[in-house]
Amino acid sequence: MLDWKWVRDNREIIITALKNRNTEFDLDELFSLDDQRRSLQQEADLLKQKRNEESKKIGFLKKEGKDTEDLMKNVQNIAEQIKIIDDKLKATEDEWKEKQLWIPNIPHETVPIGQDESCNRVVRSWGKPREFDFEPRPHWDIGEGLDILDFERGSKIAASRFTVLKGLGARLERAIMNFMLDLHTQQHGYQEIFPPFLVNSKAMTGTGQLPKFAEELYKCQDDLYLIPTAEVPVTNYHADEILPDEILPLYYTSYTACFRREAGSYGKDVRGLIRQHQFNKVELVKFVAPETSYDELEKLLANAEEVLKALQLPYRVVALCSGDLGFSSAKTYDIEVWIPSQKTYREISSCSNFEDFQARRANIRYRNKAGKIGFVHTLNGSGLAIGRTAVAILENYQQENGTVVIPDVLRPYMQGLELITPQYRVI
RNA sequence: GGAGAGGUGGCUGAGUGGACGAAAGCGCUCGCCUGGAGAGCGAGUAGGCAGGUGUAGAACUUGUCUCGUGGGUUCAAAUCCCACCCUCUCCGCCA
Repeated sequence: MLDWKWVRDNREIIITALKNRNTEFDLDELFSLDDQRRSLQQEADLLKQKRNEESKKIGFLKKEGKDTEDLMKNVQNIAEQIKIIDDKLKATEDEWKEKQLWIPNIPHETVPIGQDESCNRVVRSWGKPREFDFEPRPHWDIGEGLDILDFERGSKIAASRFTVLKGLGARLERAIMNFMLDLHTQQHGYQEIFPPFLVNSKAMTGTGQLPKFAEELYKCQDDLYLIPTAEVPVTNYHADEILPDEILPLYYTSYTACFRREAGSYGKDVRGLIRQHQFNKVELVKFVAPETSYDELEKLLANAEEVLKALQLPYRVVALCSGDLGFSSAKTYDIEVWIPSQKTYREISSCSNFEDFQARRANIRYRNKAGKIGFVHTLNGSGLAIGRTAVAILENYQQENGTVVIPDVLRPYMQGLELITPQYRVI
């Protein structure tokens, strides 16, 4: 959500921003709702003032034992008028607020302008893709060969885009998770959070998944939704709070499973682990003072990159252009890891500064040293997507005979094991 | 799921229809005192929305709303009624 008073004074900036984002939006309707709302409130406030004054008079007169019949009738009259205006005001206000939830964030001035991902800008690359002296196989072949990934049974017990990890596959997933959490908590100063995997609609609205992206979410009963990312519970952790200045910046890291319907991506990445309805992710979330948020974004990005460096996986960092930017984000860097079988870089992390967009929706504020209250800036980024990290490891560390070398930093998490080989086969 | 108790400001906690955005204490801020950010003394200390003044988004000011949330009763609701949410205790169920 944007600062409405600012929106009122900066129409042109919003219109340009919406265009750069390829978003259609009827702002005029919002402005007229706002006008209505303000004049109704003024009307209502005036009547309420009158009612309150007269009502007090009745109190005094009654104590003196005087007749208040006429006055009471009069106030009753005013109260009826108030009710009518208040109802109108509430309806107008509700509509005005609801409509605002559909306006995306304004891209930061450093975001490249462009229609789609072709305009994204490569910021830097790290590591050299390995030269294979054989044709690198896709991870699903490797995984099935080692009997550590079972796609067929995943579909059988759930649906397509669900996978069973087995034996060393499950162990690898757990190793990656623990390695990442240890790195972020012990080296990068993040506090670990293990949140609920179901959240209510208020939380989903707070971070911007609702109302616009309802069809992307799995909805359960009782107003609960499966989280698509830890960003939702962890950012909303401080919803409706005023944080004291001295505890900022707050750094949280959180492992969660993530659940996404992936509606509208029917043809994409149908094979393998790249696009699943359920996947694991270690997330980084920050709450910071506004003036520091772009520095904090760079640091957060560096923290995520550190994981890939430690794993010795080649990657590049891409600054998303305005047309490719997520709804709530003011600026996003994607980290893309090299996938040998596809001979391309694929997204493995997305690091964003939301500025005060989410903070406004979720009402997350802070009090500075002078005692003044303002909205914090929120940031988050994957640190990293675990499934996709496993994909990158399987493919980049594969050997011609189908085994996979375990990256050095993961070996302590796999009881010293150096190589993934077929262990045993039940069937 | 059943029974009971409860939800008040940064915190503790008083308040059962009218002068209550709300006692008292703690905490915090400022001032006095002091060698001293210790003790003592004094003052201040919620947020949202709308309007006005303006060194125009600093400050000041007026009104209004907010005592878990939403309705209702009443001239008037923290206070009475209804529904829901949450917390605690006991029972049931479960891991």
